[in-house]
Parts: sequence; structure tokens; C-alpha cells
Amino acid sequence: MDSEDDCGFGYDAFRRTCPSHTVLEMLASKWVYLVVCALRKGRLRNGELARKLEGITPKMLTQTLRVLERDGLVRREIFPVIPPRVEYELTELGQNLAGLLTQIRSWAEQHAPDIKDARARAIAESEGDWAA
Amino acid sequence: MDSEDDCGFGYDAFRRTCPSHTVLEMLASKWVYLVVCALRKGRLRNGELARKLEGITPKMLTQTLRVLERDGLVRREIFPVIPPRVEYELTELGQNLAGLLTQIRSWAEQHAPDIKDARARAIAESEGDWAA
DNA sequence: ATCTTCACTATCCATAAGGTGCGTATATAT
DNA sequence: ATATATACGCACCTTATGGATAGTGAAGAT
Repeated sequence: MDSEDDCGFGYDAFRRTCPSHTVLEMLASKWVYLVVCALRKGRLRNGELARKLEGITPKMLTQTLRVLERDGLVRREIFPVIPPRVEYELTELGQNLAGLLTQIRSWAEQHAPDIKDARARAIAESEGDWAA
Repeated sequence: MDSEDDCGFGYDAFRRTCPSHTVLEMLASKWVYLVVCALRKGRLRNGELARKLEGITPKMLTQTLRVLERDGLVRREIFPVIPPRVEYELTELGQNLAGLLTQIRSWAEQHAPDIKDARARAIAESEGDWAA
């Protein structure tokens, strides 16, 4: 019945026990999107990322990078120097994903006005209710 | 400096005040992914969605659909019959997005084994630490 | 009379996300 | 001696999220 849904790989993200479902859960994070997009054009240091991702706290940055490293999307390189120097870069798998996530980001940027309008309309309608 | 990053639309998802940033936040949800993907091939009723999205609670399903409706990605049609009949379908904007989200889902399904392996390796390494 | 269906709505609660601040290590500059 | 820079880890706390459960309404079946 859902042979089309598993995309022919035997995995089905609609099933909560499927490994691809947990992958989707991992990807469902604002900071994962942004970190992967930020690393797309080359390796960056922790501080460089922190400056690029406005509003991220050091904790969330580290947490996100650890998840991405654990899942094989990001490689971490430590230079044994003082003061410490650590660089992050996408693995091949990460680069592969970055293409898609960048498309999502572009979509968000392109359609932000549409969605802003839709939200405004939704608010206007709900406010109109009292007078109905 | 970041002229490439705003994709030429004047929006930059890296800035937390940018409307596109809130769009990205909205998209960063497992259930948003899955509901949009599920509706891709046509309109579905609440119960049909609930059966398709294994593990979703009625609350999360309704909540997700309300967000998608508010943002203009999903259209809701109510048939005034008893028992109630409500159908959901993607708007044009939603269809547009569904293409991308389906790619993400396919990616998750294709690369689930790679990520499973990466996680296993990460665990093996961290367990190896005690013997180091 | 009671049950069933369907699409919710409301409520409570456990967990997770996320923020803040402090500690660590050490070469270099003052 | 003290301060600075860097990239964290750790502990604590507050808030938000998601899940479980129960309730609603109204026609039709039993």
C-alpha cells in the first residue's frame, strides 16, 4: 500500500521505529539547519560560527555540533595550540545534506513574505470573530 | 560580506529577527515534515492522517495542522455533516514546499544506514575511552 | 436507551530544550 | 603578578514541548 512511500529503500519515515524517522527528528532543528548551511562554504571555528549564527548560545552551538559530529555530518579538528583552535567542516555526507538544507533555507527566504501575509490574515480573521 | 547568504532576496535566515528565520523555526518540526509529505499526493481527512503518521497524538496532529493552515500551506475544508467530515489539502505554496520536504525525507531514508553506523561508531569510541 | 463515529478540545504531567554563569588550561602581553 | 583569548564542560534553573487521557456534540444504528 505504501510502496511508494518508502522510496524503494525499505525505510519509511512515517513509521516511528524506522531509523529514518530518528534521522528526521535529528534534522528537525533550527540550529542543525543553520550550522550545516553555515559550514557549506568551508570550515569554520567555533567563534566564527557563533558570530555567524545570531542568537545562538555557546551551549546550543556545542550541543548541535556534537550531534552533527556523532551522526557523521561534521568533522572536528583540534589543533594543539594555545589558545585552543578547533575547526569544523562538513563530511561528504554533510555536504550532500547541505545542498538540500540550503534549498530549504532559500525557500524560507523567498517565501517569508507570503507566510508573513498568511499569518497576518489569520490574525485578522481571528480578531474579526468577536464581531461576527 | 554575506551578500551570497541572503540569496538575493534581502532576507537572511541567519538573523534571528528576519522573517525567514521564523519560517525556518516553523519548518524545524518532525510532524510538519511528515504531515506535508503525507498530504503531497492529495487531500486527507484527520483520521487518515492519524493512521498514516504512526505515533502522532491527536493533539500534535491538530496543532501541526493549525500551524500549517495559519501559514498558508494547508487548506481546511469542513463538510457540515454528521458525523463531522474535515479534509486537508496543500495549497500551492504547500505543494511547492512539499517537493523539498519530500527530498529531505528521501535523504533521511537513503542515508539512515550511514547515520546509524556513525552513531554506532561514536558509541564504540566513547566506550573505548575507559581503556585508553 | 445506549453505543458508535468523527474531529476535535481541554487538562495534566513528565521530559526536553534552552539560558546563565562559573570553572579549566596555558602561552602571550602588560 | 595579572589580564586576555579560546573552546569548551558542568551545574542549575526556567520555560516550552510533547504525550496521555478524558470529554464534547449530534445523527444514526442496535
